[in-house]
Amino acid sequence: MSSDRAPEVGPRSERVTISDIARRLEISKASVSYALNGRPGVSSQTRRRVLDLAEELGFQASSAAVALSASRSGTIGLVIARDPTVITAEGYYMRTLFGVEQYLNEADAALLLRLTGEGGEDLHVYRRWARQRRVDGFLLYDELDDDPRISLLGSLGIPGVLVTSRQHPGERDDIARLVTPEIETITVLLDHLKSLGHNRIAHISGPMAYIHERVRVELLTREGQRRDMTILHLEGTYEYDSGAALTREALTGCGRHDRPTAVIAGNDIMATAAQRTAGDVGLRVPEDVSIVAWDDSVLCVVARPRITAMDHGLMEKARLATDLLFQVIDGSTHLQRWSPVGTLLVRESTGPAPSPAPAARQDPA
Amino acid sequence: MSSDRAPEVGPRSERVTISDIARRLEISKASVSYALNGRPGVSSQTRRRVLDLAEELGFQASSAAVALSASRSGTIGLVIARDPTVITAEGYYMRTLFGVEQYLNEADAALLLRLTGEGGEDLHVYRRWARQRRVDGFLLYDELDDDPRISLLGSLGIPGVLVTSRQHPGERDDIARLVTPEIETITVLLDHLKSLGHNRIAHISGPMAYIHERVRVELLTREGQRRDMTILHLEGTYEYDSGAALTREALTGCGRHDRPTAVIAGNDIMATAAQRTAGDVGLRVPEDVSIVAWDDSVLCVVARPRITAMDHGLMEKARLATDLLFQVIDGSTHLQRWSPVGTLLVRESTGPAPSPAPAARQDPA
DNA sequence: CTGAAAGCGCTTACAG
DNA sequence: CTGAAAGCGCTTACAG
Repeated sequence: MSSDRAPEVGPRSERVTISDIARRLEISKASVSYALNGRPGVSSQTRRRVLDLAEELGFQASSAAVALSASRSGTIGLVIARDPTVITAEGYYMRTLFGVEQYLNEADAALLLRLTGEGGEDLHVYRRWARQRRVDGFLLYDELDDDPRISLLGSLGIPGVLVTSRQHPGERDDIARLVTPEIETITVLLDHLKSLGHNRIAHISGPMAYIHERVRVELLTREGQRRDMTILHLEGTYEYDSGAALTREALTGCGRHDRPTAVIAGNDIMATAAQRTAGDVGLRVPEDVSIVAWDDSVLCVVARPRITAMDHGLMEKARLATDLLFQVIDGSTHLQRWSPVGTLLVRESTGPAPSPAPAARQDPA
Repeated sequence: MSSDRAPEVGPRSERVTISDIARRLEISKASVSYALNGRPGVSSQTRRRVLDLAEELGFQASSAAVALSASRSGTIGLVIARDPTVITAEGYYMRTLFGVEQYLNEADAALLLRLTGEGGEDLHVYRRWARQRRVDGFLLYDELDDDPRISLLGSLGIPGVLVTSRQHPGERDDIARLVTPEIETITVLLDHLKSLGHNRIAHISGPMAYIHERVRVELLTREGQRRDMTILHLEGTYEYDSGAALTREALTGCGRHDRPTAVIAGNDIMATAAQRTAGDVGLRVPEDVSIVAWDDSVLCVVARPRITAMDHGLMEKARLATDLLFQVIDGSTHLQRWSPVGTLLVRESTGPAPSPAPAARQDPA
């Protein structure tokens, strides 16, 4: 696959069309089209000659002509409506982009990307691109509570895949879904902390406008109770300052014996903030308080101590979402798949819970 | 600009074309086209009626039809050929993407993005997209030594803008250029370090395959000499481990009095590695050694001490590059612009150089 | 298996 | 100022 092997054409090569190929081979444009697209209707000999000449001339079909006549653009859309400062820091989306791209690289399809603010401008982009037929479908990340995009895509008549944490579709939802198994993550997290003796956990999350945060809070509450753990939830913004403020509140707001012994942070940035803040209020990590990040990133790796975090296989997840979208574009309906289960990367920021009041029982050594 | 203001159409709206508008207004398609595109050839009355009806129907021209007949796609291409692990960690490209997008949002244009590996697969993408007429032009980042993309775009006959650190175009280069004023950065960096008394500097860079790294080494050498500073250059890969290894080499490889008193790191990740490694070899930052990062990012902000870094205005730079590209697409030729000058964000990782050997002269206090 | 023809939805000279 | 017509480069029934 060395690039040198690709046939070079002379300087300022003129555009090659199927008419050129048809003319040189003295066959019809239709035959060329059939041959090129692997359709029946041409002898294998003709097909061979067409393909060879196309290769030789470096022919590539005009994407506009294909899009216009076949009404498919070979392009999918991704609109990210998030604050630049968070998005550029997180690395979450960059890994998602790589996953999408891995798939597209193979399919000779392309990604139309738009980064917008959080004020709802994104809806205009969905509308415009759909009406312009610029994309064949959309990937929908960051589902919101009562997300307007789902019905919008429906009314625009364009396919989509919703990456969601809701296990069950809404009543009127008519969209393919890739479901994140949050319960698996929560099970792993809580079991890990429980096994270390933690029973009071602070959960500093992102905005509850996001469905995934709601699901997490709900499941953490339920699973915490089941394990006799108390979960203190504090809502934040994914930003460093927010993580710092909430951590301070969690670690200093209660009496000493009520203090959480572990903090689960909604993303890598808040986890970093939590760890720093713990130090700032005079607590050692992990001796006095353990820290876990919901999403792994380089931030967790360069921190000292390194921060225990979940690896959610974001690239694989994005590949799956893209694959699903192309299936929907090709006519499949009512698809629902599960994202891969994440892996907990245990690092130094989590350790045994500090000994409680003197009277507490302890396992031997 | 609330999204609610946008005209809603019924469920499963059918596609609206200029033929529909022409029919309902009992005029020709040509008139509709002229009116829509702000071209002369229609009375202002007719124009008004067309625009109103288009608005009412939520008309958006088919991008494929426009692309096919006007031979412009309204899309620009960006192909990033970098290792995923570096790219997802850096945040450099995410900010660049935001800058590009800010411009595109206004121009109703779009970005076709492709992330590929570093093995030269990217050249196939340029070729394919150009021949498919999928994009109107390319943004070329990360110029390589003897970069094959420049002549490739030339032979494909498609516009491009080269974001480069070379002040002067190559002899045969025929491409618009956005030039990064590396000399300004180097002046600011060296002046800052010199004023703190640093005279021996280690420069741990990214791969010399990149033009910008070559230019930096060259200018650092020249400007260092001019200031009586010794610059020790070590070539790395932008990765954490590389930064750590080089820093160790720089700080422990020489005798104690020859040791560099400051490290300039080629990116935020290597800077973080440098800071950690300094600690690992028993040196304090900034008391024993100062650290500077070539690119700012959240990593520099969350580090302790916070890392002094350059803010290069990446978003503004990307906006400029995109603007330039559209000028070239519109016919301008031989354009060359300068990127904005960066700002040094002085934080805690840089401080006065440690006192040299006892006999050394010192300024009073 | 192969070809002639219509059509996708626009833009753009070219006549009136 | 306005309309009829050709053309962009494909795909896709529809006849042979």
